[in-house]
Amino acid sequence: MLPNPKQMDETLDPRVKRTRSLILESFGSLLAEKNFENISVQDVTDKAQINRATFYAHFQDKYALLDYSISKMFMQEIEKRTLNVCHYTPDNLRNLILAVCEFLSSIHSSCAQPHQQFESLVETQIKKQIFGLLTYWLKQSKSKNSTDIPATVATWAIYGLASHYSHMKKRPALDKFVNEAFPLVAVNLEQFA
Amino acid sequence: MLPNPKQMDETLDPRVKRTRSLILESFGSLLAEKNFENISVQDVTDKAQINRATFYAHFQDKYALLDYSISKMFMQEIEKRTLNVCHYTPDNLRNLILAVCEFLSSIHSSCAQPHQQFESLVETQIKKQIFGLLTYWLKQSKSKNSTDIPATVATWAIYGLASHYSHMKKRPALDKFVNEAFPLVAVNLEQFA
DNA sequence: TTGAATCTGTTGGATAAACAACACTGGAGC
DNA sequence: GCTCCAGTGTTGTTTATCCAACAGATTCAA
Repeated sequence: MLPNPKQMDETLDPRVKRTRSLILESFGSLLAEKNFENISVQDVTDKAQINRATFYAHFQDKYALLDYSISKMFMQEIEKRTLNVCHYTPDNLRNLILAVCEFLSSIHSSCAQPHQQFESLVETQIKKQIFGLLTYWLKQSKSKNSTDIPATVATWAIYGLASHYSHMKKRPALDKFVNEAFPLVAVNLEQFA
Repeated sequence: MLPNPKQMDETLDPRVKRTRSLILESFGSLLAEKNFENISVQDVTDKAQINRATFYAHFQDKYALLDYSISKMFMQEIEKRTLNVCHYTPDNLRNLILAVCEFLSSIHSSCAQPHQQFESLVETQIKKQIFGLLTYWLKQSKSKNSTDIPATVATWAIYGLASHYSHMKKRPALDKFVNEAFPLVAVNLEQFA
């Protein structure tokens, strides 16, 4: 199983689910309006119509909220493609690269002028997720080799590709882009899978 | 001031507002699917994602919910036309008749095969609202006459017209319909206003 | 008739959220 | 320097919601 932010949804008190989703919705719509740096905890709780103290019962601060929000959205993207319940195959890797590219692109289109701090926080979270996923894939192979090195290399490569893609002024067709990039990443993983 | 269901929105605990609106939303969308009689309290709380016991902290049973829901929707319709902060004029009366016609029509279009019990509960609630409104209007005139009789006559007439209109197979233009009906109602009220 | 199933309305105790307060920080303007 | 202001993060208490359990009602089928 992949690491899951906080807890399984199933066992959670309905009040907790409700509060968290109110916070996430509010945060998401604020990100569409303003810079992350210009969003205060007050803004979030006002729009979510919850008490400010309640926010702090769930998140340490707005940075923790960003981490959680990014992780959760990304994980949903991964789960939608069932990449969280599989192992390494070239096709799955290809889909993972596609997913990261699309995810970063969608962030850039739905967030107001992403600033540097914001981007770096996103990067940290997403790379953590990718690394976890790749490690999970590689651990399923028979080989006893350490998975850290290849997973690290691939993680950085994938994120770099997606970041590059999402920042291009004139983006080429995603399929074409991934077709070109894919073999370079695959070659690093195949011997371990 | 008109009678207000339960309480002013302003002073209410945010949790109460949230719970009530979850219940109302859930109920509304269930009414679009099924008969009122086939909707259980469980259905409502399941869809609203609240605990069943919480429902009973707000409403005595599903009939109370229907009453509240109908009253609230109707009052919003009235407030939108600012008919709750005015007095008797021919124009206001005309708008009231229009409002009731539209309200009943919209109920019939957004609810699955309204059954007899449902209709009679709606009728009771709406008439109560109309009567309260007309009484409020008439009370503002100088005349010391009792307002009960004219308000009752007009209430039943207005509801009857709207019910008739909303059940017609081929509805005429609402304006035309109201133009014809309006003088008959007005004549009963004008001497008291 | 019996029993299984489903819904009702209610209860007591556990827990999350609301609220009002507090001390603290970091500007902005004077 | 100073004050004012807006935001932060925390606390103790109150209140709303959750939850599991209960007895009773109704329906349906064996």
